[in-house]
Amino acid sequence: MNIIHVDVASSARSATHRAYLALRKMIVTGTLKPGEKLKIDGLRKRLDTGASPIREALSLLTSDNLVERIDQRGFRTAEISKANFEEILLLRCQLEDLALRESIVNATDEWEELIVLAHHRMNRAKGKDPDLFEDLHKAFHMALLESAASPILLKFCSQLYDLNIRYRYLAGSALDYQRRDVGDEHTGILNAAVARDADTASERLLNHYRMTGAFLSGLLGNGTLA
Amino acid sequence: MNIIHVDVASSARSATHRAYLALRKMIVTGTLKPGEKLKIDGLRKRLDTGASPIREALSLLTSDNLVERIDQRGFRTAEISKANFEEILLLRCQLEDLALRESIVNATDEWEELIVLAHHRMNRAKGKDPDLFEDLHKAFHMALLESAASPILLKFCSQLYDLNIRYRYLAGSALDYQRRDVGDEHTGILNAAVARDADTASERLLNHYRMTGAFLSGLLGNGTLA
DNA sequence: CCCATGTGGAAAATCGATATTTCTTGCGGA
DNA sequence: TCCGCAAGAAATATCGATTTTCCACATGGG
Repeated sequence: MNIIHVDVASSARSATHRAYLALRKMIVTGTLKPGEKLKIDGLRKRLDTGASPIREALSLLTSDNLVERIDQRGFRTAEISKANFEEILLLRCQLEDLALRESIVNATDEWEELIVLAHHRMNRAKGKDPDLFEDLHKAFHMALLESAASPILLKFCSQLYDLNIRYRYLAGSALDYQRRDVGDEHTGILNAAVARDADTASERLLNHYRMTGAFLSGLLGNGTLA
Repeated sequence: MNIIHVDVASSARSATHRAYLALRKMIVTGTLKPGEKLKIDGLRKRLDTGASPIREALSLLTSDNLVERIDQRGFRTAEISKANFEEILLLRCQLEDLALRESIVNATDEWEELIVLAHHRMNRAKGKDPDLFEDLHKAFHMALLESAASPILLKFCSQLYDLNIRYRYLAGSALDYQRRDVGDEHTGILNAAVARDADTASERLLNHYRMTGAFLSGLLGNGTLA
């Protein structure tokens, strides 16, 4: 193949990895709708790659609970439901509580600087580049848990984060007009974490989650979504 | 999600699924050693199938933390370490505690019958068919958590179970001579669960894990393993 | 009229081959 | 002797094509 690919540093790697990132974003942001059939050939053309990378990427997404595999009948995006959302919310609260407390136990100055930086970068992108903001928002939340030094737990939290944010995207504009000042909440969490106050930090973090959680759960209940 | 469950009966389905089960068993039981390079071609011949099913199975195992993927350099089985083992043990205790308590909250007569049955089947296989016993042992532990009605949490627990049992296999005969009466422990957990006594059940379950855990951790520390 | 059975078409799963990348080894120069 | 480079060998990642499986619909029997 003589075609010169424009390999942007971050999106390079292998075709499988690119497909994985692209598909995950499409599912999380709702470009691919819940329960939608994922035809290999269609995606192949859409992402301009072969069938093998697509299949492998879908396999990986299956383990992230974003895609369901039906034996001999291909793949489809995960369904959504109120029960599923509430499970995710509850698990997130429980696991992030564990992780955050452990993280604060192991806190170091380096970690402190890490979360301050992550927080600043997130705020800088606020209102400018929504796409970038979302990435940095996740980065901030993960950074809070970083020094828990538990790769598996962090992976679980990362997965749950993606599952949760998918619902937020699905709610879309419905969520906008209830935008309380999320910025304040973030700052509050950050300050408590920097102060090594695990109880306060955890309480604020969980409130932060439950706030939007309750609202979304309401939408799912009254049939606005799904 | 089909793949995760312990399907004692069905060995067929797709080539990918067969490869997944076979490879997982090989890694968990130590046939494939920690850190070992997993050459596609070698496995292809060994399992008598094509390269695509192998690759897909390895992708799935990557998400189970049993296989590591190195970009453009193939796959290898996950490394082992004392830190990794202790992380698994701790997470297991935390997550299964959550799941078991929730399971007991939701307890029904059907669930009660389910765990009694799982316990009986496990004991029946004891000392006869070690391979079958292991499957039923996992089935028993998962059945305890079953009525938590939290598929994601159960999946996490299932993964952690496999990661943990891998260390047990690696310890192998070294573990045999410290065999306290595990049967009694199982019965104790079962009874507390049937009695809907969450505190006792959880305490016994966690002790059950920590018992072998401490021993294994010792082995990893003094260099007998790895 | 309803259910069972057969048939055509579409999609998935898998295979075989190619292209790309990485690893190894041996040679030459310092 | 040691380091670096380069060519060959090996393994991976990917593609295109084949085989297998499933689904929808029609057709005929009950």
